[in-house]
Amino acid sequence: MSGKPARARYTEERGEGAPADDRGVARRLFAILDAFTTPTLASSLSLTAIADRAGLPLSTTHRMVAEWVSWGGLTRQDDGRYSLGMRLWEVGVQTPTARNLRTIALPYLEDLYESSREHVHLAVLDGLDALYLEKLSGHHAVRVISRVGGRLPLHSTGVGLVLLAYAPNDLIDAYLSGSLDKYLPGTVTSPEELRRRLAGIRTEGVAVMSEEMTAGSSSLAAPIRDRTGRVVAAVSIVTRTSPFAPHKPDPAHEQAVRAAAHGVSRALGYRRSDS
Amino acid sequence: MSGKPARARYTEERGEGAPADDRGVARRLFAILDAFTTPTLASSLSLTAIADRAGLPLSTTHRMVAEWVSWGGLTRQDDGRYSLGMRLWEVGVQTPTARNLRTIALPYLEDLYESSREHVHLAVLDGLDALYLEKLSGHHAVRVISRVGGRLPLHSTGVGLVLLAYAPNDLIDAYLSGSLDKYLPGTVTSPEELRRRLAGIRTEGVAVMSEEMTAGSSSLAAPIRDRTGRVVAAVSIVTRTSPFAPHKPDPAHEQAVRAAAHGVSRALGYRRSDS
DNA sequence: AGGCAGTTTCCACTGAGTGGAAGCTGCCTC
DNA sequence: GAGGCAGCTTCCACTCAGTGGAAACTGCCT
Repeated sequence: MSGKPARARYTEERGEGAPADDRGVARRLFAILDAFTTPTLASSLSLTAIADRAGLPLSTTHRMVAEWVSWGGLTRQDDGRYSLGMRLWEVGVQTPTARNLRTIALPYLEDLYESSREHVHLAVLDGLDALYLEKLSGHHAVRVISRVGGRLPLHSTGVGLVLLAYAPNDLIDAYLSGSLDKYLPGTVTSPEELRRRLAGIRTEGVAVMSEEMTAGSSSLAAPIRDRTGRVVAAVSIVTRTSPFAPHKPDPAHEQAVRAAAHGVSRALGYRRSDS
Repeated sequence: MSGKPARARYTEERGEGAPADDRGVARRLFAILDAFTTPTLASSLSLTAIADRAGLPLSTTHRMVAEWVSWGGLTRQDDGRYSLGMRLWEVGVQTPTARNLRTIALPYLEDLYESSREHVHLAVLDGLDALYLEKLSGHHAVRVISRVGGRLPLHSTGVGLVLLAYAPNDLIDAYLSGSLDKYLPGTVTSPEELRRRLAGIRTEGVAVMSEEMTAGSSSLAAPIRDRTGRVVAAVSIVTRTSPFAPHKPDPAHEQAVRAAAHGVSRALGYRRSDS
């Protein structure tokens, strides 16, 4: 469904462009897992395909895949192909950031969904991407490319722009100095204009996007803060729009998104200083 | 929050009670992950604690934890302790069974939540436990011990009993011949009575539980079938009850749970043969 | 200033992990 | 139904990656 993962890491500064060392059993085991998510998300792979993607010899792959299977991190399907296993899911969902945020935010996201009947997103900043933690959508919602566990760029999504707006300055600089893809004619890719937008978001407390990532959809996003006041996540709703009548932020929707963001922030222990 | 994970595996029949081999780098890496979920779920652990729980020498643990951290499977917090990392979450949520079922079922679960305002659960059978894939709850719902990614016994939960009712016979036999914990006075632990109950569930198509796992709560559960007609999951709602007036399955609730289960089944491609 | 618990680094030894090659299996083609 | 082929599994001698005891380091509490 989604495109390239834009796996640019902000933290991991590798020395001199070293070619991703595959030494060490651990690295190889991880390379095997990564084979399922990079370059494109694959729900099942044959042994050879895994070896290929991971860049490992077949017999080595065979042995290591067996290790994963015996733990439950991979599962062998009836047709002989492999897929990610339940054990991995089970452990993965215990990750504190995701788990805590989700648990606390979900009731508010549900309220937001009920009142708007539109896609509701919850995302955090990870590296230089927006990482989608949660997504609620009804039966009839617009097709969008976001997906739980997926990544989308910061400059072309509502949640992304909010997260970027409140990110540390060096991250903003790093992001804006990188290449900014233009997905649709409406996508803003000029660093200067983006900086102006970020400033606007900081004063307004909401981001309004229209026709910048997916044709026919717009989004409204707001920041979520924790006890310390730091922005830790963003909520948004994505609505269907006509490409002809741009810029029409429904005030009721905007109110609802703000309310949801405030609700979650309050539940996280944030006490707003203003107002 | 939750108790013992009852990590009884149905599939993995170890030879002669061999004492869980820790040989091999892979096994040790997994043991480190397991340290965070067994024996009790820990959201963060010190290096020594990990070494302890995993039963590994400190220096080995140190080295291996570093590997996890460099991949993103573990994260080092500011206080020096370690917790499960975002990468693990990111990969884990891609697990096909969880991902597909969740994506398809979520809209129906939302409907069910909206119409009932009670806890909504989605669970699958894994090994000899009910594994909770999803849980929706409002701001004011009853406290329950279920948790996304958590496991609960089959004989004392609504979803569990449904999953058991439609499980292969040898699994039913295996489960009923094991030890069945009595959590509350109302918990049914007699194999004969449970078998009668399972038969009832198969004819009725719903399970009704009351005061068998958590005091003050009851549940109503129904089976979800896939294209082939096999029961692959169960939905339930958990409602607050008084311990004094037992057995009062709200017909509206029952109808809603059935409808949700049918909706998901239909979305999975199931075409009911009867009615 | 001394003690202590937890963490990090070091390094010589060695058996666990490696991967090329040979052997299987099941499927498609002529 | 013989032959070929792609993908998977098993084997095994070599060797270097991984090991873990011990020593050094850190910061905290007497």
